[in-house]
Amino acid sequence: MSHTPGARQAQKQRTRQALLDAALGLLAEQSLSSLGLREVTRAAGVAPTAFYRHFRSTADLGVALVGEALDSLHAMIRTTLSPVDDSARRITRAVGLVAGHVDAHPAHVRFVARERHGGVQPVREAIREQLVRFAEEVKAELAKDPRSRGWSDDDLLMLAHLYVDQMLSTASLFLETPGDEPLERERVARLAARQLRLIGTGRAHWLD
Amino acid sequence: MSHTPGARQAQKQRTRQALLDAALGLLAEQSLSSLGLREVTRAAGVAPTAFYRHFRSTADLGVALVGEALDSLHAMIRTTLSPVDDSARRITRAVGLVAGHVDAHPAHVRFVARERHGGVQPVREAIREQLVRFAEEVKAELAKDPRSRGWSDDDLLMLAHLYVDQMLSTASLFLETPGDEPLERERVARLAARQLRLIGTGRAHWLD
DNA sequence: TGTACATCAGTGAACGCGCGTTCACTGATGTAC
DNA sequence: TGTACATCAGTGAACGCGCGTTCACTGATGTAC
Repeated sequence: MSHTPGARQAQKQRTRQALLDAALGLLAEQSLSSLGLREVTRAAGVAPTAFYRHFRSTADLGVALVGEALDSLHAMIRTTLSPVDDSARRITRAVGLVAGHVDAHPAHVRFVARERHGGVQPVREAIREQLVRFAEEVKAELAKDPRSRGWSDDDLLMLAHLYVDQMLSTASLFLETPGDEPLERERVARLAARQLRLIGTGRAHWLD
Repeated sequence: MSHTPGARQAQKQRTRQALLDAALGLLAEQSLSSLGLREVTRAAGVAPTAFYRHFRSTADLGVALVGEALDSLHAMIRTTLSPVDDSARRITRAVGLVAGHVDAHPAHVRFVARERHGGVQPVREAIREQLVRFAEEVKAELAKDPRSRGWSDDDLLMLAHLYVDQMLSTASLFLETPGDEPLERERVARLAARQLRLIGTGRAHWLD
């Protein structure tokens, strides 16, 4: 092992990832604004000074985490809302996909929910930008639907934001519900489904 | 000044309030989980050790802040949603009241938005409990409305949660919009009004 | 009303500790010839 | 392919600093008689 060109860069990448993973783990029980550099390096198994080879500060690391976390949310939102549909079966499926995503990437969901309004400005900004991008994407998807005929651009974007916020809020609700409480989970799922149905109903009669 | 019975208790109360106010101010730029005890006492103008006469820890102080902040939110939600109505004029008025509340108590709104998903468990729990209480109150208000005939209790509670979340989300959006940007403010207000209108439309056709 | 004692909110010194950051370094990886 | 030199990710010691918490204290407020 070694002398393969790129070995150095690959190792650097692995350390960087170890720092990101360690930080994400620690953020399960605190906010980014209280996350310590030494805490992160300790959990990642490197010297404190190694941190500076990858990030300027923990806030900088936080911005990098936004990229990771929202990539995974992006995938979720795309699969649940494409095509955006309000039939009971589609809604149930979408809520199930959100629940599955929360089980697969709980730390990402928690990070976004927590830092979206958290104490670190550049991270808040980065999350906001990404969520705006998601909403624009959802809007484009909505625009393809024949039921959107007659809708203004502004109204479509408004609806898209509503869907994105709703997905995030549902994900965060699943997060608070322990996986070993299937009855509670089911209650959350039914609540989320009804909220989507109400939004869908409003959508169907928007131009009345 | 003094020897009035209760003077000691009144002074203690004043110091306690100074600690709460100092903390709330400091939380404009960080999360509760990184708030330091010495930082708070310094800002309040008392010795670090005085802190312990009032709170066990900053988390404990945070729980006390939840009480303050949600009292003020409570007032806002009550005035905007009573009676819950979806007419264009009512909606405009409700959104205006939210904007006014954000201007009057920005720190409270920020605290709730930030710590609702923040890193301090007892504070999250306290906020959740209060928001559930609000939703129940809104539900009771909705139940009085003739348009709610035929609605199940679960559906009314679902709608109440949707309204509460929507108010909070609107308040937090106003918070991010500087007061010296009236055009941006107006944009946010119109977005919020349309979201309320969409929910109201869904409500009107829920039983179709 | 006056006196003697109790209470207790706020103080200030002291502590051990972990923090973020600097610096010169090491040794494996990469490059030029 | 082999050699000599450059790069640079990660190290380990050292620093000054602010942290949370303890403790015995002070002096104004409160209470009993």
